[in-house]
Amino acid sequence: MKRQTKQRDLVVTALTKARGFVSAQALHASMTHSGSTISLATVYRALTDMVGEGDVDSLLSLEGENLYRACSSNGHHHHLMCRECGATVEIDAKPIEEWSRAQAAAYNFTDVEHVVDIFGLCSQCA
Amino acid sequence: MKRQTKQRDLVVTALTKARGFVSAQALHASMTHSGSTISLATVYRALTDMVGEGDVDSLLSLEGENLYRACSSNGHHHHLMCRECGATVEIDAKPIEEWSRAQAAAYNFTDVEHVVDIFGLCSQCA
DNA sequence: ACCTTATTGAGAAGTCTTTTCAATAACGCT
DNA sequence: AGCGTTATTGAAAAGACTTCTCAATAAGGT
Repeated sequence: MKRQTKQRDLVVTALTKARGFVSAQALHASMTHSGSTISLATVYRALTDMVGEGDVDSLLSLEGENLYRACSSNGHHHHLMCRECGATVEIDAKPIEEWSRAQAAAYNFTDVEHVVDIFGLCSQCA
Repeated sequence: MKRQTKQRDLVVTALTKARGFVSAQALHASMTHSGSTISLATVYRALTDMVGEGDVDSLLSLEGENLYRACSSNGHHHHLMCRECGATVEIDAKPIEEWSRAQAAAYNFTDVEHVVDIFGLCSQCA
């Protein structure tokens, strides 16, 4: 069965404290900086599990790195993220969902999922 | 100045022969299989250059791997791709462009770029 | 043909992520 | 509380993708 450990709690705490999306490495670094001795592998494992359980949201940066964030809204949604500071706005996009479905149907694609994210500079970083 | 080499030509040929998006590694493997002795590094270099010149289109797979394809349509567009065989349909999506711009503007984000791709199973692979 | 220099090949190196495995600690039960 | 089971951890190794280094090669202009 699944167990609640100190390490996982720390990851949750650290992730909650982060403003926006952060990489596993960055999260580990900040935790280490705060005195924790958690291992990088454990951070990865915790994040992966949490994503699977829907408690954490993840996306691929433009460089192909996985970024994580504590979910604020449940369910499917998209992101508008500052590529400088990681600040993120969650946006839900009904038109996109419908458009995606329609496109897939038009070409007889099934079992579809989509990636829709916007990256830019927020007003503070611009 | 830029030089036209046999290796780059081979990459173009191989990429054109591929049905849809392929990874640099897969492309190199197929070229090797066909008797070429081109190095992996050169394949990466050629692909990177071609993307920069707009002759080749690239996208990040859901696993964070870069995939490449010879461009058929110029300019900005999106993809509907079969995650099994790589077959790809290029779709242009004016509504998405406008939506993206509008969202960015609404939150005072500038210098925006977006990632919009749909992955699924094509009719043949379903 | 020759010279200059962009390009190549091979391997090393870099990053991100996952896996291995022995040691540890969480949870259920008594 | 104490105990046994077994999920979880830490540390290092391994794996995957991509870039870099550098000497050798070859493209293109003269």
